[in-house]
Amino acid sequence: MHKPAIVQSDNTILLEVNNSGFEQARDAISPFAELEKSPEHIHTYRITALSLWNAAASGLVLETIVDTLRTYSRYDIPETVFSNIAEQMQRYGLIRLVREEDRLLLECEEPFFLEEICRDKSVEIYIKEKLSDGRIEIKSNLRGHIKQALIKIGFPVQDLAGYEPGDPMPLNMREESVSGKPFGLRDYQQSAVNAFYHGGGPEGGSGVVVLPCGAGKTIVGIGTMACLQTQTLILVTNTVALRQWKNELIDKTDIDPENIGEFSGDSKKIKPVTIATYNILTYRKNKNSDFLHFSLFGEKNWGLIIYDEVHLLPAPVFRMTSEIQSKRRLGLTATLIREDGMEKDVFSLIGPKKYDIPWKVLEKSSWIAEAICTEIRVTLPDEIRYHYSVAKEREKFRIASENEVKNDIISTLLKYHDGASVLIIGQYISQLKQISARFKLPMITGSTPTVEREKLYDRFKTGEIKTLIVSKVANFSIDLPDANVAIQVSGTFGSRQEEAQRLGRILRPKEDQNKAYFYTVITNHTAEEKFAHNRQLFLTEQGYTYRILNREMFDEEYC
DNA sequence: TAGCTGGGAA
DNA sequence: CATCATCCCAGCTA
Repeated sequence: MHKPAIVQSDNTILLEVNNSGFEQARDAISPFAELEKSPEHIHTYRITALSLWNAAASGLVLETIVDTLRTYSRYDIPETVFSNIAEQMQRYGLIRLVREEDRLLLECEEPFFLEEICRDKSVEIYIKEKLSDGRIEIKSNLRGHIKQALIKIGFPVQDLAGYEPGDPMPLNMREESVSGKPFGLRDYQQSAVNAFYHGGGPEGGSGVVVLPCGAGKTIVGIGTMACLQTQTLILVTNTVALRQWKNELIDKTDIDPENIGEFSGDSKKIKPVTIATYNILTYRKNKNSDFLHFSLFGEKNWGLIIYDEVHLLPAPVFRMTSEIQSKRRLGLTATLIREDGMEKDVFSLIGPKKYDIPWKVLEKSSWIAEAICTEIRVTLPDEIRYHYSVAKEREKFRIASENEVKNDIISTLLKYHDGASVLIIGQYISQLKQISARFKLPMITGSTPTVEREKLYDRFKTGEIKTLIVSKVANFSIDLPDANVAIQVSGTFGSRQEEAQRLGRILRPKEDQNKAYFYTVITNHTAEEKFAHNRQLFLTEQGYTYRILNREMFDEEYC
């Protein structure tokens, strides 16, 4: 029996899918490597510096990685691969940022590295003085900047400079929620809180907790607050999330609602626990003026700042965050992937990954539903095929996405899943309108007023409406009711996190079978194909497999 | 003072 | 690689 993996000197791992050891190998490899490509037979993982640093920060050790590779590798592993892994693993924690009275110092057992750093132009400007004992004193207000600069040249600093305690704010979790249900942290939520609180030194630290959609990230945040008992600033992406945090806090802790402040367009109350939108922080009158509400960070002596959906954190908030490195910071997200490539800034300014749990593990313990993913490939009709071939490159994707042959698939799937709660998700309003008209189904887009949305949500929840068409609102709105079938008819170019969010829409545990169905319909041999496959990478990495059906196979099985 | 609409931003 | 969603604020009406 051949082993499933081939480890190559360019730091890629080729993993054979049709091998009995595939799943085990995948689960062992994904904690320290990133999935790059996933066609049918061979998946390509890449071991990157950042993936190793995050692995090191969340507690994985070199020996485990080496063992894993040896266990699953078919051939001898090139020495350079091991030496690269060893080098990157030891780089996390190699240079430490510490505090001595008022001074911030960089220290390292190997003075050689500090020399190297001092010579770098991008780092030089943050250095105050080289001390006689070999350590480097940095300018004290530039703690974030220096970490950002150092990670860019390959030194992920371990920040042990500590945190200001923040003003106290007593807060305890209830044993029974206000709504009457018994309540307690689930095991993995408790582990996440512990990893954040204790990980990386006796004082605990800052960092990111990665949990699937619907696994209770808010609860982890609240658990951390109960642990730290300090005034907290919570940053969220939209007003619905803001309300949800507030409601959860009131429902699950003994906090006096008077102590919770909303800081948004509607209301500007600053209280010991304040929830604000990212948007208000980044607001300015015009391009050259100051951020009007930046001062929120200094309004109170916050002891903890929580960044909800850290993968969406806007660039200016990174800049602000680099100014407040003495505050404890907790980042929450379902995917560490950012489509803008700012992962390193998350690492250096919010903190390294402290905890994550694979989606499939939660599926096994039934915290989320089992999802069955299917990709259905349809062809472009001949008359459009011509139009497509002469279209400009940028129009091709849209033509392929809006292919009306997809309607046939929708029609079949609706019949097949008769009685189920179905979401049809797409990105182009025109396409969704067309589907809505054709099947006489209600639709929700960004321009649907809140009142009407809520009405539709309610009717969907009660089962009065079985099928709902949703635009990109599905990516954001957390109050969207749960469904057991999702049909994706189009999506944002290659966005991996969008695909993950959309699957998340159907993952809430089900009462009967605990099964959910995710379909993605794409047009074969077009620009859509390549993007569709890029979208699937994150979920494939998490252990989901997409069954691929062409039209004939689909018709045979579903008609 | 509340509630709506539209522009601008990231 | 462009569309759509979101939010905030200003300005208007009643």
